[in-house]
Amino acid sequence: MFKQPECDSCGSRLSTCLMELTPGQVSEVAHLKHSQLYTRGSVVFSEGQYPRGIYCIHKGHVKLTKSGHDDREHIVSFAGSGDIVGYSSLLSAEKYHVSCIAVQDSSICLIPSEIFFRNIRENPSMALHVMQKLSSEVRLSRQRMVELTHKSIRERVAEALLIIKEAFGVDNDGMTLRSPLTREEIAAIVGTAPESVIRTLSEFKADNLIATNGRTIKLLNVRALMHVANIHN
Amino acid sequence: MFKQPECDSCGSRLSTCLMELTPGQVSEVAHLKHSQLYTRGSVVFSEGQYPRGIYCIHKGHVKLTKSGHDDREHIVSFAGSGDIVGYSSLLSAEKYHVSCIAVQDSSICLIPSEIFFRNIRENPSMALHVMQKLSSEVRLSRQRMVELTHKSIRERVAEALLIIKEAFGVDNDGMTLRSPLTREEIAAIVGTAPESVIRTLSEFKADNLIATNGRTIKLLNVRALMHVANIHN
DNA sequence: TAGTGATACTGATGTTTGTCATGTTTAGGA
DNA sequence: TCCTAAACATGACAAACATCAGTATCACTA
Repeated sequence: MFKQPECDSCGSRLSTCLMELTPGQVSEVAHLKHSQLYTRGSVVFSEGQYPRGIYCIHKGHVKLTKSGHDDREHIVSFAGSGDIVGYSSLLSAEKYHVSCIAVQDSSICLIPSEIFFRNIRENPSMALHVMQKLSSEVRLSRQRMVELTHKSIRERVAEALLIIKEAFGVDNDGMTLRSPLTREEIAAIVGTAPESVIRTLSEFKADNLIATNGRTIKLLNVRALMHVANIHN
Repeated sequence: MFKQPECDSCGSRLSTCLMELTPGQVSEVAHLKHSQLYTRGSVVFSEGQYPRGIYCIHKGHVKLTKSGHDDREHIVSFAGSGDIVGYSSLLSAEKYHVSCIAVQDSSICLIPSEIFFRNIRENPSMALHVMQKLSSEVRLSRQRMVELTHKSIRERVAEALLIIKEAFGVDNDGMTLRSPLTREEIAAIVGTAPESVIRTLSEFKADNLIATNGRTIKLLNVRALMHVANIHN
């Protein structure tokens, strides 16, 4: 049987806006939340549904996808332990404009709308925290928007690898991506056809930037990849 | 001499989060705000600067632009009377990630950070209003992100015309765009080269979707343009 | 109002990338 | 463990688009 995560001792909670809650508010959330296990591929919520709360990811990873006019999906972003998803649509009382799908087996808690709204109304620190998260969401999606429109496939594939590294992390060797993503999903990040991704990965392999073993990708030279991706920090 | 707009009788204020302010808070804003006239092309704030407040557009229109890695600019969105710009970077205490440039002669008021933060902290309704604005910003930019990556130039140019109509409105004939935008600026919306925009506009002309007269564009068949743009509401 | 620099427009051409076709490998369930 | 469907991989081709070059027209300012 699946054991519900405990909110008061939950490390994931502490990196979200829920860190601002008072102990009393935490135990209230703990009682009203609803936890569930999602296997890879299962849908947490989908585009067009009305929100019923916010989803706090306790363990695992999800992708947020949006379907283009042809029915190709585009991956808008990833979220993992310590992230909250689904709050922006809830706040503006609209249908979800993205779908949320587990890419790994994940344990995720649903916190009902009412308590979320009560908390942001009663707790200005939490409200501010939410605004900051939303702001960085805006910044990120605009950033991404410009990159997707102005960069070549090669640049974007390199960038996608770095995004995957950021989102999923690497094995102990510091190189092998801990990512369950298929080439098709990578294509959905990049906004292109799977064939183009594969072709580009082959180029990267030839240039010794990466090594692959089936679905697994190892980043051999992150610095060079950043250069290819035209990222300069 | 330029006359400062009065906040208490300002219609533009009433369509922003500042509508939630109490009369006392309004007069405080009125005293501390700083109004200024910007001519077409002048910079309200630019990418990389640190925010000093929020900008409430009293009259006129601005574009929010972001420079790609090559120094081509991309227009992220427009704002006009009754819009507030620059709050997302202020909230997350980061440098501006976009530039704001007047596309028409505009009168814009700067409301200092301190009073903005005080108001969202003391006024939960205003805080909620801000969150909702941010949420729809997120939705819009993700929408745009997917459209820009998956649609053809033709579709995107058609869509750009509809965006321009939405942002700037039309003359009394209901067709002629009230837009000062150059072909290059339209290209910066679409994310392409000016030549491609011009070519596409010529096609639209041939198809009797639009008529042009110099820089001026008249939308002859909005419904058909929506169809070309692959928009279905 | 005339002049000039910016903007609009068209054509030719090469590159990038999407698409289709086909074979190979992999992963996960019976 | 085997089997099969899915995922990976590569080649060939066509279409979309960027870029360069050159001309015409516009709009702003002196």
